[in-house]
Formats: sequence, structure tokens, C-alpha cells
Amino acid sequence: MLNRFIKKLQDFGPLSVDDIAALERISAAYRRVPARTDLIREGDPPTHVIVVLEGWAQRYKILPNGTRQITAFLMPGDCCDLHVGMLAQMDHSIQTVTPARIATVPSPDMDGLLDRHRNIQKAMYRAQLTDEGTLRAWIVSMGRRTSIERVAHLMCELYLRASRIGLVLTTEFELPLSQIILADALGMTPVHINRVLKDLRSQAAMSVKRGSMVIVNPVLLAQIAGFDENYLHRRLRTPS
Amino acid sequence: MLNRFIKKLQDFGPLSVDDIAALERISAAYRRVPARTDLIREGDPPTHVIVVLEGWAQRYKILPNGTRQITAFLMPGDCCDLHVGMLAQMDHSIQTVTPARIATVPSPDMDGLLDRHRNIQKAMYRAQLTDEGTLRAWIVSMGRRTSIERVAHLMCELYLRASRIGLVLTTEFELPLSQIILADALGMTPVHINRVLKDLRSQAAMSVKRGSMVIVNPVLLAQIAGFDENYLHRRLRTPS
DNA sequence: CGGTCCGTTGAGTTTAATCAAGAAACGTGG
DNA sequence: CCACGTTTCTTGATTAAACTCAACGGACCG
Repeated sequence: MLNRFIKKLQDFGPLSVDDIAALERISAAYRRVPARTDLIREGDPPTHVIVVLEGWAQRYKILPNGTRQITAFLMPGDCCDLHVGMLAQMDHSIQTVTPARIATVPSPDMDGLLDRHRNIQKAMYRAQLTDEGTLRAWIVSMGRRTSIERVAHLMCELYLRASRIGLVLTTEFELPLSQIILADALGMTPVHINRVLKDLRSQAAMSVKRGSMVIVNPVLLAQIAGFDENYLHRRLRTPS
Repeated sequence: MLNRFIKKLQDFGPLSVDDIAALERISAAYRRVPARTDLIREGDPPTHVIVVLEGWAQRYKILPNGTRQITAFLMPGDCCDLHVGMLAQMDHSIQTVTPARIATVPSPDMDGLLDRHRNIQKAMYRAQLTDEGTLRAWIVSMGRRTSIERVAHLMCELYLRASRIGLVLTTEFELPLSQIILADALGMTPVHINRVLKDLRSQAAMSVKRGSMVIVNPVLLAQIAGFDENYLHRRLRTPS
């Protein structure tokens, strides 16, 4: 049974038995981490590549005025920048959202792996390009979408990403995100998020629990968001 | 006399004579492009890495409702994603802002260059990490900064980036950006940008010309923005 | 020299933030 | 297992920020 990291990379390109063995070696050592635990903090010198095997994490930054902006969610199989070891210090922090299983790969080991396994290298660069597209899509959302579109768009992104890694079992999908986290991800106040969610609930697009929410109708959300999934690079160039 | 691309890479790591010769070969063929010319459009299959040798360009995306969001500015020496050739199609467009000198490197050539020249590879990955930091900083700006802070923050970013590549000759710095471009970069309306600039002008932080603007007091802007330059990774790990 | 694009300003409207308060769920320790 | 404190969610009323609409002037271009 392959771990989420390996399974995700397989979606981005073919891997040989040897590639998979190398990935298994490198991600074999993992640790269990409680929710809301910083994996690395702004200012720390990064020495390891962080790989999320199970659970959710988030990249975030705290501003001088105390507010927080979340810049990305990491789902099972996702990892932080491959070449992060080149930096003198982190410019943001990464924290678990839920209890998680985390592998930390020493940067030199990751460099060696990329060098020796070209399939892995290609798959990882494809994954990274997708992440960058996501980053740009967030900018587009924050700049040019209304608050309800913005919420719906994030939901679509998360739903689609979750689908691809086999996390969506029915048409519905439960996210482990509180309204406070959503607010910090979308640049709004929790109060306003709450009102937007109320609206989406009344349209039967989603329902809300304490500390999490359920996407009931992703198609409707996509319509509200004006969602274009191209940015997630569903259609990568056929791997050669 | 080395071109801007090579000079920029030298800032990110030491290059040998051989490295430099290879970079010169690859960027020797360039073309002059007028302002407001699309270099590549959303939906196009990317086959070349775009390198800006002179002038400014921007990444942008047009939404279904016709609005535009700019997600990045490319300055002399900057290039688009190295591995862009892996994608089936672009999820955004890239356009010149000013008249520019552009080199387009076929993706396989770029791959070969990175393979054969590890110094170049390292320098480029460092540059790319910096770009990603910039992307995240934009998200933070859009989500959690007031409009005046947001404008001031972008000005600081651009001033600092321009300084590093030797584009700032006095303490002042002229940017070739219209208020419309600024508005589309910062997720505001041109009308509101105009009022914010008026405010910054009255504080003697900047002045404005038609189609461009001048940063008069970058220190004051940094103060207004709450600017933290760490995200631009001034202090990279000492190249080894 | 007429047209177009950009910048500027004012007035009115919309959107989202702020302030405030209470309810419901959760966690912990006795 | 219950009591208590804490966090999250919810709602209403008010304020602040930014957008929209509209109009006009100046600069640049052919």
C-alpha cells in the first residue's frame, strides 16, 4: 500500500519500481503531529522538506498588526518547496490544521533523490507548477472576485484537489476547516464568512458543522464561483 | 557586457566562465517587442521559456466578467517558469508593459542547460523561490493590508527589486506603470488607486506622471506598508 | 485637430468591517 | 459525570472602506 505522497506523484508521471522504492525509503520515517502544531516557523532556517502523508496543513504568515493570512492548504501527499533548503530562513510558517502524519526529508537527501530519479524529478516539478497555478488563482480570487464567489472558488479548488487524491468518497465532501481559518485564507472577517456561508447554505450548496463544513453541491459552487479548473492543470502534457 | 538575465543569476550564485558562455549562447537570439504585446496567452501550449532582457512585462488573467488581475511583474532579467514546457497549456497570459527585448528559449534547451550546468540550476532555483515568496506576499497584501498599505507595499517590492538589478540610479525611481495597471495588480478600481496615490503624494512619498510614477521616498513607503523585506530572500543561504 | 486614453474629482451606493452580545459545542479538571 | 472556562458560531446594529456612476480636462497619436 503506497503512501499518499507516492500516489500523488504517480498522478503527475509514471514511476518505476525503483523510483517507488526510493520514495518509500525517503518517506518511511514519519511522525504523528497533533492539530495546530507549527512544523516550521517564519525565520527558521529550513533544513528539511516537509511532506504531509495524512491530514491537512496550512502555510500562513502573521502580520505586525497581529492578523494572519493563510496562503495555501497542504493536503495528504503535498509537500513544501523542494529546494527550500537553499533559503537562509523561512518567510512564512507551516502548521498542521488537523492531526497529521508528517515525513521530514533532509534537503540533501531530496536533492540526491531528484538527481538520481528523473521520473520523480519530472513528477515533482509538475506538481510544483500546479501549486504555483493555485497560488496565482488565489491572487485572482482575492483581487477580482466577490466574497461569495471567493468562498465558492476555494471550495471548488479544495473539492477538486481532494477528489484527485481519492479523499472524496461520495458526492459530498467534509472539510476540516473552521470559519476562522476560512476567513484568514480568504482575507475576510469570520463574521462575514459566516454570513456568506449562511447564504450558500440557503442555496443548498454547502452545510456547516462546528470546526468543519460539508460541500453538498460542488457543481452549484462551481457555477457561483465561475470556476475554471484549467489552472489546476488537469491536462498536463502527456508524460514522455 | 553581460545581459540582465546573466547578471541577475550571478546575484543568486557563482557562475563559471563556462556557465556564462552557455547562458550567452542561449539568450543570444532575442527580439524587440512593442509595449502591450502578448508574449504568450492563456490556453497556448508553452514551448519556450520567456526571458525578459530589457523592459517590463506582466502576468495576468482575464476573468469571465471581463476584469483583469495581474499576478506578477517581470523586470529585466526575470523569466517565466523554467519547467513551463511540461504544461499542456498556460493558465494565464504574459504581456509586455513597455517596449522590451525578449529571448525565448526552447524548453528542451533550457532543460539541457539546467542538466549540464549545476551552478545555473542552483541560481535559477533560488530565483524561483524568491518569485514564489513574492507571490505569497501578494496574497498577504490583498488579504490583510489596507489599500494604502497595499499600494505602498507593492512600491517597496518594485523599488527593492529594481535596486538589486541596478535600475535605481538615484534615490528616486520611475516606474512605467499606469494607474490602471496598478489597479489591476492590486485588486482595486483605478478611481480608488487615484485617491490613494493622491494621499501618498500629499505625504511626499511618491509623485505621478501620465503613464508612470516616481517613488520619491522609499523609506517612508516602507514605513506606511509595514514592509518586511525578508520575503524577497535578501539573505539566501551562502552559496556553497 | 479630432479622437482616444488616462487621470482627476465629486456624489451616492454597496460591500464588508467593526462592535457587541448571546448561544452552542467542546475540553478539562475536579 | 458534571461544572466551568474557552472557543466557535451566529445575529443585529452601526461604521468605514471601496466601488459605481458621471463628468471633465489634459496628454498623446495619427
